[in-house]
Amino acid sequence: MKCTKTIEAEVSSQFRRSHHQSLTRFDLLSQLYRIGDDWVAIGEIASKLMASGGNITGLLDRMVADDLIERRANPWDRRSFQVRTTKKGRDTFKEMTNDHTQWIEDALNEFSQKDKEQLIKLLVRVRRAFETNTLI
Amino acid sequence: MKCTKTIEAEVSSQFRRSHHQSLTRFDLLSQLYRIGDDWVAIGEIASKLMASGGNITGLLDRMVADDLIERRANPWDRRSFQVRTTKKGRDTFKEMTNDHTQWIEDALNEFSQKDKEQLIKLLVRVRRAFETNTLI
DNA sequence: GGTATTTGTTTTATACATAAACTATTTACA
DNA sequence: TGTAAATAGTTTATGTATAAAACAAATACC
Repeated sequence: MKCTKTIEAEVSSQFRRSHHQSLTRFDLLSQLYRIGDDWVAIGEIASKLMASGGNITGLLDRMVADDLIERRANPWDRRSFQVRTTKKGRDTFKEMTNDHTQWIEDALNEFSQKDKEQLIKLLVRVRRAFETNTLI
Repeated sequence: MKCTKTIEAEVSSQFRRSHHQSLTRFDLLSQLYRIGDDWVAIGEIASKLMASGGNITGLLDRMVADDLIERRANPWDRRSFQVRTTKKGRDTFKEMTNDHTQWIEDALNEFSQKDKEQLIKLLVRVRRAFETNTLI
């Protein structure tokens, strides 16, 4: 927890200073970027972000206002809405990713490839342990 | 990040369900408990929690209202205030700790002692890497 | 074909996070 | 000693998180 808190504070304040964006927004842009040019349902985004529904509405509203994403009604289901990135959103995401990658590489440059792999392996196992634990 | 997010979601919802308390409150109670019966300055708490000042005021107010902590003016410095746990705060913390310890042990029971030590070692190194990185 | 349930999203109420501006003291020091 | 700087907390504005209730549209089912 302490470790993540430190990293998160650092990365998050870097994002705020350099791009006026939050970590959450970065995550969201990242999900949309991965998907490509298609429209994505809001519910799908919510579940991918592990975010509770109530949160998403406001987040998307603000990001639409900042012209990072666009939003439309789902043509086939009148309950549903969809979003996708705008050009500005994609550009912002690319810049953020470049910086982000660089920070992480710089911070972890003293770690050997073997250490990094070991760490990831352990963290994946920990995550699984807590995920399956939830299902009991 | 994914790993911590999963753990945090799990632990945090357990705390909410079982004790009507947040992770932040648990952290705060934990700091106060460690210190003992002494009054602690609010600024000291803030830095220990890695929380920004603006946040603390409200958090403490709510916890005072819930009778988990008490608050007084610092007798020697009229700018300053101090807090310490109430009996209810200490009891709540103890209950939370018992549950918490149990959850973590249950979740990690498949990890060998060696794995756990390895993981902690790596995480401490990662944290240091990001901490010193900040100072540059 | 009309009612009941489910689904997708928003609203509401509340908690927690940050940065920045502000107030009130204390301390440093010329 | 008087003024500037530093320190301790609070307030304000805004963003992000939750749970729970509300709502509309779609689907299931008799």
